[in-house]
Amino acid sequence: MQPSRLDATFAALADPTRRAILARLALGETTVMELAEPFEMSQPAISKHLKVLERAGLVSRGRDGQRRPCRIEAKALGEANEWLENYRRLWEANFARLDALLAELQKKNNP
Amino acid sequence: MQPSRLDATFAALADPTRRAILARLALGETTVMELAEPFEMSQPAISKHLKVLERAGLVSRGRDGQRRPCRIEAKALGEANEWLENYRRLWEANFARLDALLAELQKKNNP
DNA sequence: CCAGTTCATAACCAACTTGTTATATAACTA
DNA sequence: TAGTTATATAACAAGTTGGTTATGAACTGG
Repeated sequence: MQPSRLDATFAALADPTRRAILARLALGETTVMELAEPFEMSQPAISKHLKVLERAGLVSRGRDGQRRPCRIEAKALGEANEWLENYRRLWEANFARLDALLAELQKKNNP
Repeated sequence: MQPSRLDATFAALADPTRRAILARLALGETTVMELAEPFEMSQPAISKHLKVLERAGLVSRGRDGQRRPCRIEAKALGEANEWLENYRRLWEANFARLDALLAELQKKNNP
């Protein structure tokens, strides 16, 4: 994954409206109007958020007559998730090493 | 986790310099100067990035004389990770349902 | 005490974000 | 064909971001 794609993905996830949109889309494909309904926000604002999500690869859109149905694209999310997972593992390894070090010190000080 | 905290965490992760800082910190605690060294960027710029990471709860800082050593704070990362994991699970469930639906349709069409 | 080191802060700037309203485009409906 | 619905685009304002340079504050070592 290019750094720029991770940039876009995390930036897209940083907005609560966009996370709410993803939450709605997790329940299934839907239209822009239906997505916009629960938000106290104009339709163009939602269209913009969708564009951000699309550029980040988090959603894709089809064509159904005059509708542009949106659906979640799992791949980008998976990649962000992977990045976080890697670091979580690294830190856990660090903590494990720290634990080992502390145990070692304790043994030396209280033989 | 309050939404604002997730906002700050994902926003902090959206910058490649900050992700690189986290990568360095994953190897162990270090000072601001040492962190700034590999970047073609002024020291104040790094201090600003650190402030963003700190506000997001991703790093914390100690005091060692005139140094302000930085270390990773695993909790916020874990929370972001959890958020992503939840959605991954939701989507996988969706895909499973979709798979079941497709199998069902296939059975009907080719009895 | 002085000089150097580490780090933070302030003031500034250009670029980007997030919302708005108004308008355009495209497809359906009668 | 005319009107309505779904969505996109443009132009704009206000706020935020990410960098800069200059400076200040806190500590250290001779």
